[in-house]
Amino acid sequence: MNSLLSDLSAIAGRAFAAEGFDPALGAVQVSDRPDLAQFQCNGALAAAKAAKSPPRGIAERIAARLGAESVFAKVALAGPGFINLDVADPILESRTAGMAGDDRLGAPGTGQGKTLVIDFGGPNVAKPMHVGHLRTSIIGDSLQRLFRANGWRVLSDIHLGDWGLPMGQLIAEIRHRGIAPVYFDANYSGPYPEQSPVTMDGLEELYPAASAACKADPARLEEARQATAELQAGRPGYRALWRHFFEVSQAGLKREFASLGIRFDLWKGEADVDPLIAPMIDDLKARHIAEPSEGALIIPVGEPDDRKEIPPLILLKSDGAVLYSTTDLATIIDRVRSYDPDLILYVVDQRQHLHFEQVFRAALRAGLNGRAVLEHVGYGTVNGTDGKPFKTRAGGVMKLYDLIAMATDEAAERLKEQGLAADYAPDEQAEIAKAVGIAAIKFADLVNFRTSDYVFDLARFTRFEGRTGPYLQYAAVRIQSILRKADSEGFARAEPLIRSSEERRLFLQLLAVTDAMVAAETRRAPNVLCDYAFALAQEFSRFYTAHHIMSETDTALRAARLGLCDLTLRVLVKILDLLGIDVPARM
RNA sequence: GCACCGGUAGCUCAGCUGGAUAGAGCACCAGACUUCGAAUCUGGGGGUCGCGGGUUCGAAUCCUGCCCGGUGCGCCA
Repeated sequence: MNSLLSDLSAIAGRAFAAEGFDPALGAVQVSDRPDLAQFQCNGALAAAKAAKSPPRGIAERIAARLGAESVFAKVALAGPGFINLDVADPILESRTAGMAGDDRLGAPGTGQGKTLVIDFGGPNVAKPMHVGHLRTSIIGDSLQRLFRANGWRVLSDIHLGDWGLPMGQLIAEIRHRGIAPVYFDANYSGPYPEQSPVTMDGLEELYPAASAACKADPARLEEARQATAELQAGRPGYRALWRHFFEVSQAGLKREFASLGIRFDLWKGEADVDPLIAPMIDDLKARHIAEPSEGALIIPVGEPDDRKEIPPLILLKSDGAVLYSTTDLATIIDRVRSYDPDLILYVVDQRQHLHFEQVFRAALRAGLNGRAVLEHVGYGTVNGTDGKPFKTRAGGVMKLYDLIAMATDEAAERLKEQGLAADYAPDEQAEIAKAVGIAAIKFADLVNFRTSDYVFDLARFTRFEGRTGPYLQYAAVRIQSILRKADSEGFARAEPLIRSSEERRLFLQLLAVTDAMVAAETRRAPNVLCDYAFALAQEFSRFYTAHHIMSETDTALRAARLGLCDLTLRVLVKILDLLGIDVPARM
């Protein structure tokens, strides 16, 4: 459905057009001065600049036209030419009723007929998920939920890192340890064992050792590079070993993501596009887009008006191995062929900005992207309370699994402090603690704008007061509790009505959900949804404090207020869902 | 060196397609529960929006110079 704001803007736009101005000047926004009005239009000021005539006069003419519109309860001029607007209650009521009767609950249709591929710049095979994967998972998941809600066809791809040097490092490490000699026997051509020679735990130990060995010893690094190139070239033993890495890792990752409530449509990886790489390279060479340079094959991506020199994208290293730039390019071809997307979003650390700049330029230059807009959705770093990148107490990498366990413990502690869930069964308590812990982490990650770094402070995130995930869960649980109580009393619900200023404010907030979803999509910014959810919960609290519902003797009014509780709950739960946050039935 | 991101209240952060008195949460102060879960609500104090120039009727927002912090810059991902 159209947002209230966009409909008001259209009305004001017609007024501007009728006075000979650009209808875009009719943009209506929520008032900066809620004490004066609900909405404002500043177009007269801009119009005055263009027309070189006093803004006040223009504003008067626009206001006269708007005054004739029945949607407005009030049209007033203020200051140099602001037009202040209040919407008539019956309009707010009918729009709210329309929203309540719609399954989409006010979601805009911005994505109708459009396809989005969202790339989570995947975790690497063989490496455990750590705190560095937190943001891509949480932000990416929120974005996929949002775009889907807004009507997009969405394909989310975890896009595992499974084809680069780490694979060669692992292979070299396994060879040195003599764990599975059959995979290295050049005279043996299979079949190879079904059973993986390594477990997930094994990989978690092997990879850091492999990485350290390569760092310490140039010969080992060379060996790993060689193994990477041979793997990519198709050496059967290495391919077989790689398949084991992949499957073992995937099982582990699926468990981890499931515990975070995150799902992907596609479990693809860099290796999936291997068959596309050779033809792509032939094509790029034939069209003189790729060229040899210093033994490697590159695509120059500099532009004359660059403010800095941008290095070329490397397609093939001098040893013939491909890089993730190469697979990223081939993946664009694959996605365009398979899904013909309108947009591909890469939710990846901001530090990889240059890499994506190179890939996008190369793709555009070669015309590989079909009609897709390519966009890097970058994000900042998670720091510890000391302001440095987040580590364990021992200084090591914090595993995601441990992080979630810490958050769950902290949440359990808070619940206990507050005397919540005290008399529930232990397994329900545990379930609530986990939901609260995850909500705390997710909300804290999403509440700041993506690109800024933030400080990971569990004690703060798990608080029940203030702008936190637990506060919002609690707000929703409380509304559920009221509705349950009303149901048990046999109280009916009806369409919400505006009978007080608190209700009017809550209605306005509910109707703003569409704009919040549009803004969050436009800016790829879940923090807009966080703000919205918090404002909604606050507005509800205000209403709830001012009006006692259960003791209301006017049954029609009581029913309308219960209807308002119900709608608020539905919207709040919906927005929390877009943030990936579950609301327990009770706490 | 060059580029990118950030610098807003004591703390953590929104706001940045220019608009009225710069907001929120936490912390602090003062109020509000014999009734729906006070984990709440109401009110208050607290800011040279890093610094200097510029554009504009109007700048936290746009341009420019500088300072501080983080990050990146050809064969890692």
